Amino acid sequence: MALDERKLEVLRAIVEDYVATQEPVGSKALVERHNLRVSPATVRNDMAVLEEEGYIRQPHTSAGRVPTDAGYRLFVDKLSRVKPLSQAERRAIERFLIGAVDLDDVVHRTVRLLAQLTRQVAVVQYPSLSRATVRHFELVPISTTRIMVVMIAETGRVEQRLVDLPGPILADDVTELRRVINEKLVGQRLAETPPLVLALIEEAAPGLRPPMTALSTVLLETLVERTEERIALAGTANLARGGLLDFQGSLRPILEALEEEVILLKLFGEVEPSITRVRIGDENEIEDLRTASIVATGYGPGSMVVGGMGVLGPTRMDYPGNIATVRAVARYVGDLLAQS
Amino acid sequence: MALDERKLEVLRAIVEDYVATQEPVGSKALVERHNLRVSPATVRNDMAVLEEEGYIRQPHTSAGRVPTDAGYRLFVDKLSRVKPLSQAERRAIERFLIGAVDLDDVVHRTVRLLAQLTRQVAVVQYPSLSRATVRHFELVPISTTRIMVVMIAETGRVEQRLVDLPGPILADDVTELRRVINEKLVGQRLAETPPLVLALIEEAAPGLRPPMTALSTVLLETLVERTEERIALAGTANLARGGLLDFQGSLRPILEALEEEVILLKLFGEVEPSITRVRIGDENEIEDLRTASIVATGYGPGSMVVGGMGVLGPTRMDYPGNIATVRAVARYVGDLLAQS
DNA sequence: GACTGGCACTCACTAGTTGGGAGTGCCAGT
DNA sequence: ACTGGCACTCCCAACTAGTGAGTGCCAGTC
Repeated sequence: MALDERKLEVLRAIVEDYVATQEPVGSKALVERHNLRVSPATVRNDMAVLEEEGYIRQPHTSAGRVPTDAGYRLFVDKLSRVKPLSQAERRAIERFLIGAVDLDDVVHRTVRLLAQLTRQVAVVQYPSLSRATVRHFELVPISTTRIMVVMIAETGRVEQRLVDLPGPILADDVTELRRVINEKLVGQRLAETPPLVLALIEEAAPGLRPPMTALSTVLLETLVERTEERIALAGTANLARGGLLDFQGSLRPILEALEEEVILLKLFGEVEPSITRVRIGDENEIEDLRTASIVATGYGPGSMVVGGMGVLGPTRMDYPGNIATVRAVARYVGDLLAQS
Repeated sequence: MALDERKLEVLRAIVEDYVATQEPVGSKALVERHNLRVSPATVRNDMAVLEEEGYIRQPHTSAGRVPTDAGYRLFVDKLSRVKPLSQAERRAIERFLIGAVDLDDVVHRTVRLLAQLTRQVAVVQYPSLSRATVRHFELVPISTTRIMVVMIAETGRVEQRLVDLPGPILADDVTELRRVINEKLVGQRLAETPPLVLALIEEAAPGLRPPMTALSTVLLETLVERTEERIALAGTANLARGGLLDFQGSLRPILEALEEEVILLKLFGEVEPSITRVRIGDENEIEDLRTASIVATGYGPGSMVVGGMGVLGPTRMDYPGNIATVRAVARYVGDLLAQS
């Protein structure tokens, strides 16, 4: 059955009121607060239909209605317009991010900013290495048989690793190794380097094969294969706001899921830039997050995606507001990365 | 009034039972579970005294007794012996830490390990820069007017920063700057470097003064003055275990405090190695943590302290066990740092 | 046919009541 | 100094209305 204009309007009103008050909303209150030009009885008929279609439900026989996950979904897809941010909010974002001194600081500030603006739990993925390109490799001799390898990514991220060499090495040879490595790898996307790294061994002068082998082994292990990606989290205290009504009473599973970085990374597995993905309640693949909703998007310089960010909260959340905020923050951070 | 042997024994029994059951403990149950060789009536008399002295209290008139913060304090100081860890636990610690690839990984693993072993919230401070000594500085030319400064600390921690130079610079000059900086700063504790960094400018050849000035400004700002220190956190889900009885019902303030890194850093402000500090409930200076207890200690290679670690949980926690675990983990991590 | 007013009905929530029981404090006795 | 006994306190769980918000349905109106 197609839902006519007014029924949709009723659904929107229910979602908005329920999000605001956290209480089941009844027909009378609805008519009063939104100026629907019909009587409560009419609204009740509409509600009956909406319930039949699975968009709302009654917690118990004589209570008001509450949106279902499907109801929120319809609301997000069809009934809500993204709220443009206020001037004040835009300025707050700029001011908050402007002072960042390095990449870690950007991420750190971003996640706190998101948590503060949305009053939800915020999650930001550190710019991922595998999607980044290499700006420079530096080899720093620590002793005659030890070198520290430092990789600087285009995003500003720095990774370093100690390498034990099979035998002592001369300063000039280190210079040569540095030259070869940089020549072959700079400008490449990290995800595409493994064959190049292997080729490095062939590339090296015969006398340099042993140290180069040690080096490339470490490079492969730690810089390429290691998909380890970090996550920053903030605003977990916001979970405890909704008086335990949200998340059906127990924060435990949510907090547990948030500590599993693997789970969080999975959420960002398929993020795309300028597309904001919303996962509502049951739509989440992760069991423990079935009582929560997630608004996530990708970010990065220009149209590139180097990571994801988003917020997590009760299904009863301000979707239009949160979507707008996440989107805006992601764009600002993207611009920031593009500059550096 | 001095408390005789048996009264102390009663207090210990109350603490142990309450920690185990989370329920007020009565005289009868006490006599049954611990083989005190007296009648419940006698125990009641002892309890009355303990209550008068402020070590235990009654939630309401006809309920059992619960330890007060002072009671826990006495228990920790006088009545409990640190439980030695089991072989299995020791092995678990070793196995868990052995695979760490770098400093970040060590901290990360440590905090998860602590959370898992104690089933509390674990907090680990990243080895602090200001107490660390400098191993090496590396200057990496990014363009003719930009240099990346990389500092490697003795603990393995790496910090990097981009520096914009007032004008273009030659490769040889970079080499010279690198030489001077390393000559003056390597081996110094970071906290003691500010005067040395300033002296660097005098030290440089006249032609190199401008770039050296830019460099030393950045060095001062970011590596020395910046006391920013990072914190790793794990096991927040454990807060939600005690069925909301702990923390008088609201996790909110605790979660908020845990997100304030400043607060956590303060906890570690005065840590000492091989001294395990226990803060019980009201003893905490931070308002929001008055319903929690903290077991913390310093760690570092040998007798040096480079950071703190500890666990936080309800005042009703297993002090002997947690103290033992924190201590053991701190020692293992210290040894690990000493090796590298 | 769409909407409305009216009405009986449902059922969570609150407040008040009650009985049971765990635990205490006190006292007299050993 | 310790114990058994006993009266007392008071939380808690179970039960009982009473209340009211909200519903579903129906007959009537435009």
